[in-house]
Amino acid sequence: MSFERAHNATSRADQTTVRRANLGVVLQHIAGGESRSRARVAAETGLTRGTVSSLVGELIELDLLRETGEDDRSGRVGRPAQTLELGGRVVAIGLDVNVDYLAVCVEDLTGTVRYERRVHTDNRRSSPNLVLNRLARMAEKALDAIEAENLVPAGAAVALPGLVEAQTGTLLRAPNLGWSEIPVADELAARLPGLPVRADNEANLAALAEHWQGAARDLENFVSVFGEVGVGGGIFIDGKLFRGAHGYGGELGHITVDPEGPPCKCGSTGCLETYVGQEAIARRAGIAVSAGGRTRNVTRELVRRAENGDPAVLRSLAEAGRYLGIGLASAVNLFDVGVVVLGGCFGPLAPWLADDVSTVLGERVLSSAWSGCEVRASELGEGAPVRGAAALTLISVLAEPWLVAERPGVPREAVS
Amino acid sequence: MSFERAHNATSRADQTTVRRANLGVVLQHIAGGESRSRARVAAETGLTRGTVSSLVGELIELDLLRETGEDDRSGRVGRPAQTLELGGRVVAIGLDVNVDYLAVCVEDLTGTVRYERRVHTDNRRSSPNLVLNRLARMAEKALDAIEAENLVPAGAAVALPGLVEAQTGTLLRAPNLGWSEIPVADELAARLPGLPVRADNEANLAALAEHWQGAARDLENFVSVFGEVGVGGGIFIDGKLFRGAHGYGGELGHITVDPEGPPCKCGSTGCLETYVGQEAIARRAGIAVSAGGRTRNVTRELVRRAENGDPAVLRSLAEAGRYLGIGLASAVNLFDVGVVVLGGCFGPLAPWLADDVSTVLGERVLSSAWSGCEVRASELGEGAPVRGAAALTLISVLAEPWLVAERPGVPREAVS
DNA sequence: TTTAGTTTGTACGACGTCCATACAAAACCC
DNA sequence: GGGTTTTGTATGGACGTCGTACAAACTAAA
Repeated sequence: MSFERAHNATSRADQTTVRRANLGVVLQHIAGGESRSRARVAAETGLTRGTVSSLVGELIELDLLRETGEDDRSGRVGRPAQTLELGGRVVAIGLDVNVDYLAVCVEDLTGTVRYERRVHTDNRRSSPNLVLNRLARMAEKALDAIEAENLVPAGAAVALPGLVEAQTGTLLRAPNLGWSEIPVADELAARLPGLPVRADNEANLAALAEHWQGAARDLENFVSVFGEVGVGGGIFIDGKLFRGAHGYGGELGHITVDPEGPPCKCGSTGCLETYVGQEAIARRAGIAVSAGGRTRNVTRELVRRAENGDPAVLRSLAEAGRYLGIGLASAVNLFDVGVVVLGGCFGPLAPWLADDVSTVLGERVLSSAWSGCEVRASELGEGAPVRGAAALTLISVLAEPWLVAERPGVPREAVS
Repeated sequence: MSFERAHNATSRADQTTVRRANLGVVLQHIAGGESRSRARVAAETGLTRGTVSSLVGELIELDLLRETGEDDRSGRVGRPAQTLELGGRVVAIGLDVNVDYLAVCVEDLTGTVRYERRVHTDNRRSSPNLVLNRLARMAEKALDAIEAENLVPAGAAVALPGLVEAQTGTLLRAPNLGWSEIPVADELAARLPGLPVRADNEANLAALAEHWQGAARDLENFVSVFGEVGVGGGIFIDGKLFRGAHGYGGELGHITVDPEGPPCKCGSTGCLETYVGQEAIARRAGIAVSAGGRTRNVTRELVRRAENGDPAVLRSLAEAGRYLGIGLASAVNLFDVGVVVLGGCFGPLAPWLADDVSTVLGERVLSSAWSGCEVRASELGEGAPVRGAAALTLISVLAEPWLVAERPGVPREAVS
């Protein structure tokens, strides 16, 4: 007998493996709870107080933790603890290329936004090269701000509206942008020397953001649907983003909801996107989606009319809700999650969508008899992708703290 | 700021963690390739020859490896290697409860079947208790055979045609069997003292079997669809079975392929199962699905008529192929895999399904432009679930070899 | 004020595991 | 038979955690 491959290729372990794992465990325990002491961390992780001391010492040297000294105890007996908090110096840069804007933000380990800019431009009209130049200049300004505040950038990530091969950071295809086969991560890395740059799908990063600081903070498992011009999906399983085999999984927008339906840009027919995309909702409601050749962001208009009870808009939203429910039901059945988060333009529209979505899910989700399926509105809305892009780096710092040590803090000037 | 939960709860590492990980690495390296020597394993894993020697020694003591002494080298210079092979004594028991039969098999670490029985019974007519009693008796006979050959049972697993909560081994709902809320794993464990018993969905285990010894041996990522009375799905990502949040994910049978379609037993409408289930195909072809109140297994009949060119059957199969393609396309997009395996009754019917499935996938899969999407027929067919049930235990032994040490070899008589 | 009790953080030796090195064993080649 | 090559084992060192002991800092009670 012989197999072509090992069934579960794990790689060899070492004492350093142990150290690294435990650095992550300690850091995440402090990130996950309120500010804690070495002794509490030891008690909860099962490590010895001595070991935790040693690990915390290393994390403090890496600027990932700090000792505040403050002690907010009230009448507890015993020696007071040295309160530990996440270090505020290590930050990450989030970038976002959307159809009609560019965005950048800087966030620290605690999830606090330290810098934020958004520029409206029609990126369909510019070449990828020009757009990436502009985005790189925005990132450089963010880096200047970081430097001025004496912060340390751990990395950057960029959210893209299309299929992204996560391993290489290559944008394979972005129909709404008209781009294809652009190695965005590499291109940006070349423009931002010394800074590791990753790229991922905007819907994936939006889901990450909702888990990190948004509506899904308390969830280890959920599906998030992100509506803009297109419809994307982000899937969280066991506290991790599910990316599929090559890194472009979770494409909710192209689930078939009706095989006889209208053609979709992707080449197929009856895709979810053709029923519940921003433009589809607007068109059904009789709202023009473009003015003077430029596409408008119609969400605000839809919300306004829905609030005023415009019957055409309400009908269109109800229909969108039902189709969303049909598409999401398939995803919920396949991924076996209990919560759906409505993000992007579906966030503000959630008051008119959630009930219909919920009803359809109740009918079509297999496990709904046991657990039901909750529908939530996004908390971060349009801003989710940039925030998620920053979070991508921050989360990997929390999980693999030693990486910040291996990347020696290269001063930007020394490189460029 | 504060999070409700850690973002990635990993647990503390230890020297024993290292040892355990490396035991697994060495064992899987030997399982994954042709028979190897300590030196080769060392060179490939990066461990030292000394360390590998120590690990191999421990694995030999656990009966997981053995030194054959035979040396099939041909004219290579240097001291000949001591050839290592997987130990043949450790075996696992696979069980299968289907609608119309019970099955048991015994398999060793090399994937060789050492014992196999199948009994045809209509399990819809018996109470769960009776069926489990019968199955337990079959398992006991298998254990007798194991004992007679001086083998060591590492555990058992049972394949079930319904929603199974994998963690607890509880069958939540099996519409085609008429069972619900049966703690099958616990029930069987009570009847088979001293033997750890797990339970899982038959389609999941079929996928596992195809990866372990079947059509997907060379794949780390694929979707497998398993057709019987119902239609189930098994999803493999990164060399592991994907079970979803609670353990009952991957339910391909209840993807919506047409929201206006016929009602399904699950309470929804237009589910894939209602179009491509064995009975649906037969009914469309004008073949009676039940005779004298008993359901027939109509696959053989379908194959026979298809081979003879029966136009009604061919039409029905073509339609099934198209619907299968529609449902699978959604799964392939969501999970981002490149291969689909047709299992269960779809295996023998594959010659008349594969082309249609393939065509529809080409139209509807987003990434098909880059990578295409391959369609394969199952190699194990109906026998896949039992084989997968055995493989479930065997694979966990390969991944976590130390577990066999912690379960002291309790002689069955001493317990019962 | 003193004393006991409690909790925190550090120090030190023991243990387990891997690595580097050296060495013996068993083949081939000349 | 001697040199070369490869395999497997033995030994000391490095690293990281654990267990224990101990000092520090605080509360509670005498």
